[in-house]
Amino acid sequence: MSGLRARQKADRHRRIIEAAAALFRDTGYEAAKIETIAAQAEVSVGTIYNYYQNKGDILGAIVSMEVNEVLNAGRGVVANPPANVGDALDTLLGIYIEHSLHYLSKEMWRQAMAISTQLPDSPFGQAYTALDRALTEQIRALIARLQAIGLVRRDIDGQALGELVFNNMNMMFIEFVKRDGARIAELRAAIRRQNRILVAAIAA
Amino acid sequence: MSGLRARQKADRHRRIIEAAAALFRDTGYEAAKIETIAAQAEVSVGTIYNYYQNKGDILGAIVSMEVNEVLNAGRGVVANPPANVGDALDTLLGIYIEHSLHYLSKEMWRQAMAISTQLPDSPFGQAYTALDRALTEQIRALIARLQAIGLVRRDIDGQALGELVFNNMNMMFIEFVKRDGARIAELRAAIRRQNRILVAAIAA
DNA sequence: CATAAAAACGGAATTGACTCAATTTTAGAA
DNA sequence: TTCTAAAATTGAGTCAATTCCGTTTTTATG
Repeated sequence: MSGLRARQKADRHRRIIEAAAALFRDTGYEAAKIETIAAQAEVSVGTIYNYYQNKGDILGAIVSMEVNEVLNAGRGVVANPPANVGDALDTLLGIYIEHSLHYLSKEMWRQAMAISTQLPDSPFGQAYTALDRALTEQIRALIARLQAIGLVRRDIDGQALGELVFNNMNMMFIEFVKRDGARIAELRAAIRRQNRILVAAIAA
Repeated sequence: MSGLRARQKADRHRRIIEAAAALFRDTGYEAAKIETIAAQAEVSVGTIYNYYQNKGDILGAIVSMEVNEVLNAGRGVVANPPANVGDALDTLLGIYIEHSLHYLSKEMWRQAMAISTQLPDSPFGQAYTALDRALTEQIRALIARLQAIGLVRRDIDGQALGELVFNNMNMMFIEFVKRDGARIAELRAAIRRQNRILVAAIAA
């Protein structure tokens, strides 16, 4: 099948992503020209389009790595949640939010979110939707865990609750990245306040 | 001040919006070329950019009309809500959702949402955020009304609850417009299911 | 080792949103 | 009515993403 070709392919993928990530970070997504990414990655413009369908997909590859890290970090909380419903939710959502600006700027998030709704059927659009679902599922898993421990009432609809919590956080995060001045601490406080209503309703 | 000039201005605005709305509906937002809109509206490309900062703002003007209609329709429900918390929420959100595809296709919604996160400081970006806030406020007003009537506990944080309900609905709506196959009835059912948790928590 | 098919590359050409300097139109003062 | 400054229009030009297709590289085969 393939030795050299596969190796070159992987290498070019890596070079393109690295060049793009650096440029996006330094100059912003909009200002980063494909031509510049190509030059930096030492491939041609045409080759980039051989690897990614469009500029958004390049950003998508970077965002996906980020969100997968977040999902990974969340596993620890689900396995070992704080012994209090409010804190458990706050800790998990806190991990999502705090990690979120580690590698990606607000502008990159805005672009990524925009592309995922603009082109929901592009490779990145589908990947982004899958990531959202994975995050929802992780919140649902936390709730199930809390139900098992006996901190959350058993008769609560865990699926619906997970969706509610994720959707609210996600929408708040969207508004957060839209304002360059918005601070993480305020975002978390606002979400805690909203979740307080839920916590009161579901605590055993 | 101005008779002729103001009249011509208003007329051109109208012609541009009408031409754009027709084109967006027929060929989709992406496929609609500014050149074509200009030709149809009998103005030049430059003039369009005199009236709107960018292509997205043209769509924005159309979306704003739609959302304002929805807000208007919602007033009736707030003034005279069904005598049951779950039904009251379902009725108001139902109006939002059912109206939403009256003038705008799913593709137009996707584009509008994408632009509003991509360019949050453009005229449309700001207008869209304001519309979201107005919808949140209307939901909050409904909750306050239900509290006044005695259907919702007085000690509930109405502001936070309104945000929670709006954010969840909005996120569900975003996912809804991302799937061309998604049906309104299913969307409403899913939201009702999610709100059931809240309703149980807040009913007096 | 030669060779033909397949895969990937390169970069010039295309496309469409947006800009800008020149021109035309309008308001209203003389 | 005539004239002038301000306001608005125009469309050719710019810019960057994306496409297209001829050329080069890799693989598989005899």
